[in-house]
Amino acid sequence: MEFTEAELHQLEALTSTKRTFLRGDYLYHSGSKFESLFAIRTGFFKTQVIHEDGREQVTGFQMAGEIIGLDAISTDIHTCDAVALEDSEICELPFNRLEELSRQLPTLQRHLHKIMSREIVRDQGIMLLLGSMRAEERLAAFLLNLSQRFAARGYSASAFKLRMTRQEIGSYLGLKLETISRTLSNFQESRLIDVQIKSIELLDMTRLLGLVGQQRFTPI
Amino acid sequence: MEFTEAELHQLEALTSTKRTFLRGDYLYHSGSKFESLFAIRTGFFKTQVIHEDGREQVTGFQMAGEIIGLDAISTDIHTCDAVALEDSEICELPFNRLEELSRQLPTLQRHLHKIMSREIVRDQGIMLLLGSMRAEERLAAFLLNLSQRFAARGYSASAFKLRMTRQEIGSYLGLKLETISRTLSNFQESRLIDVQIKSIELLDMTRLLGLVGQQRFTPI
DNA sequence: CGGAGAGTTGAGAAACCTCAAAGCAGGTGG
DNA sequence: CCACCTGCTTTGAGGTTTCTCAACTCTCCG
Repeated sequence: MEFTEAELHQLEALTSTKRTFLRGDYLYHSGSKFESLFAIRTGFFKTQVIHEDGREQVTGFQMAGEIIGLDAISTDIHTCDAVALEDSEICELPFNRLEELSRQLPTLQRHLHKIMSREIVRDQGIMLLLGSMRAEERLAAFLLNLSQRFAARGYSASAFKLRMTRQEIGSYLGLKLETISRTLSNFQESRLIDVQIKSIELLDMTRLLGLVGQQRFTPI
Repeated sequence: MEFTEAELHQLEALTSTKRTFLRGDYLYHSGSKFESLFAIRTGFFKTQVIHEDGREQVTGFQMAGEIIGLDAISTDIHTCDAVALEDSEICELPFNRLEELSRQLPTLQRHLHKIMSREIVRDQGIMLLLGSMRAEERLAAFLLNLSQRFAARGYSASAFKLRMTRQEIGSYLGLKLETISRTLSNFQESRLIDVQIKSIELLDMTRLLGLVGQQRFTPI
């Protein structure tokens, strides 16, 4: 992606508003008015939908470099909560100015479209997972996806800390927290992983991939 | 949405390419190069992903007025098949020209963004369904969703023809075709619906709505 | 040091799947 | 135009996976 100096200046102006969030803080609430997208600079978030009856569903875990808030464009109202799972720094992108700038910069426009499309593909990957995988396959896919994303950010692909609880993993994967706990224990028993509460080490990635293997492995 | 006459002319030029598809025809195949979005003028489509082992996963059903192909923007390669479930007429929207035009017409740009965002919201709704609902709730939600969409197009909200098989419904809802069949029979037994193979009549929409959501949390 | 939240584990129940067989509908060719 | 075929649908019985409920332990903070 190539920009002129003047364009870079505009982009910089767009991304100048930065804010920090502590663990547990809400980036936005479901129902609140949509003004901006948010780029995560550092940290870790979850997005969740709360059903009227109290059921909650985690719809995603987002880490540094990812864009959050795309769902709100459709109605100008946020359709989910975004909650920091660790202390985080975000960069606010006022959407009106983003649209304006992307009319001037075709490269930025194309980039924005690809980001939105990637979110659609990601969601369809999770639909696949929820619709056709069993507990072991879902959890293996989840761990491998986290591994990939940590590796892409320069962290270890085989050892990392979970930022979320068993309950949140379960909600995301359409399983109960007890099932997550049991399946992790089984993986440990089978020497696939080593797990100490929040610390995960992937011991045999080949066999983990094999668990997901018969299914199509789409990055989450 | 307001456009000048010149703008309307441009839009018309964009949407001038129309094609018809017969039942079973593919609009595009997974893996093929992405050139255009498609607006459905009349008819009914499904999108699906085929696993290596031959199993199919339906990712959506699309009807008149809806846009198909958004997932392909991210990689310029279609990530799913789109198949006509009845004879259909579509309108091809070359994406390059769409982007170009949307740089000139902020209203069109905003419209495109909203369409993409709506697809994200839709997918997250299905994630919620797949992740936290039981078979009866999923099927009730599915029938009510179809009902809404038919009603929005001027057709009856309470009586319509299913364009897809039990297998395709099951694939979409993360259930086996036998479970779909049994659950439909249960609904009929309970006088919630009347079903004759592909013909559905919703007899008690209030109770169907009640099924979606409260079931699991009602005291025994 | 104590409490609250988080995690583990077990046993029994519920939901859904698999396998199997039989019934139906709709299109095609004789 | 009808009979047949093929694919779709229904229904049953038994098996598997996951959930629910419960008890207990662990960890992290204040």
